[in-house]
Amino acid sequence: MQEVQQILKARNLRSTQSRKEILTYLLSNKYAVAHADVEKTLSELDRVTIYRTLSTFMEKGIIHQVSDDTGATKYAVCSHQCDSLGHHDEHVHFKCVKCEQIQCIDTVEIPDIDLPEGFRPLYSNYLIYGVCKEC
Amino acid sequence: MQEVQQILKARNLRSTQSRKEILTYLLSNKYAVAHADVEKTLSELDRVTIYRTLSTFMEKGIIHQVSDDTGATKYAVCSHQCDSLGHHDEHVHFKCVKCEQIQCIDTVEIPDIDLPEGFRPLYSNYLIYGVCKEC
DNA sequence: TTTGTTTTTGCAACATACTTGCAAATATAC
DNA sequence: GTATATTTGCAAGTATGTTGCAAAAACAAA
Repeated sequence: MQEVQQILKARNLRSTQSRKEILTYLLSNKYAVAHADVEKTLSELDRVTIYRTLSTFMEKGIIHQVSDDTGATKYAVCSHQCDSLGHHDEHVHFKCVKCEQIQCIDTVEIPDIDLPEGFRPLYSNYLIYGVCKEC
Repeated sequence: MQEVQQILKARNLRSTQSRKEILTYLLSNKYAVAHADVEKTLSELDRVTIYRTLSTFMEKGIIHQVSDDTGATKYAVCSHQCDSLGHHDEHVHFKCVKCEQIQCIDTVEIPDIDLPEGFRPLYSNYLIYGVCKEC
C-alpha cells in the first residue's frame, strides 16, 4: 500500500481518487499551496471537492494552515504527529518577498513569549518575511 | 484642530469626511477591525471608499495589517512612529478564541529567530491564539 | 471668495475566495 | 454482491477585494 493510502487509512478516511491525488500533490510540494494551486494542477477535480478535501485534511491533522497577507489560505503537510485531537508542529514559516513562496522552517520552534497578566496562550503563528535561500 | 485632522495633515492627506469618520472609528476601537466592521458602523460610506481609505492609511503608516486564519484582513492603528517609509511597530498580536477579537500586545517585541543558512529576514508577523484578559 | 487644479468619491462591473444543499456516485463492510 | 454510509459534482449563493471612469469635493492661489 502506498504512503498516501496509509495516511488516509490511519485517519479513518476513505481512499477516494480525489483525496489520493490531492494528498500526493501536497506531499510532492516543498512550498505551501493554495486552493488555486491544487485546482490548476488537478484541473479535473471540482472546486468544491478541493475545498472540502483540504478542510478534511486540516481537521484530521494531515495538513496545517498558513495565513499570509494575500487573503488566500495556504496549506502545508504536517511534519510531525498531528491528528484530529490537534496540531503539534509549532514551527516558524518563511515567506519569500521575491518568489512569494512559503516554506516551513522545521528546525526552528516558535519562541515563547511573556504575555501580560490575564492572557492565556494556546497556540501561535509566526511568519517571517524575507529573501529565501533560493532567491 | 482635532487629533484626526492632525494625523491626516501630517501625512499630506486631505481631510475628507470619509477619512475623518473612518480614522475616528479606528482610533476608538481597542481591537483590530475588518473592512466589514467599518462598513457596518459607517453604513453611509461606499464599500470601495472604505477599501481605498484603509489602503491609503496602510501606505501612510497610520494603520497596520493583521492576518489571521479567517481570510478577512484586519487593521489596527499604529502605536509608534510609522510613516510612508515603513512600519516600525513590530509587536505581537493576540487573538482570543472566545471573543475572536484581535488586540495588539504593545509591550512585547517579536523575538528574533536564528534562521537556517541563506535566509534573510526582513520583517515578521507573530499572532498568538488563546483566551484574553476579558474572557 | 471665486476660480482652477488635483485628489477623492461613488457607481458599475468584475475578479477571486469560500460556503451550502442536495441528488447521484463511490468506498467500504458484511 | 448488496446495503449503508460517505463523498462527490453541480447549482447557486455569500463574502472579499479590484478597476475604470465621471462627478464631487478639497485645497491653493489669485
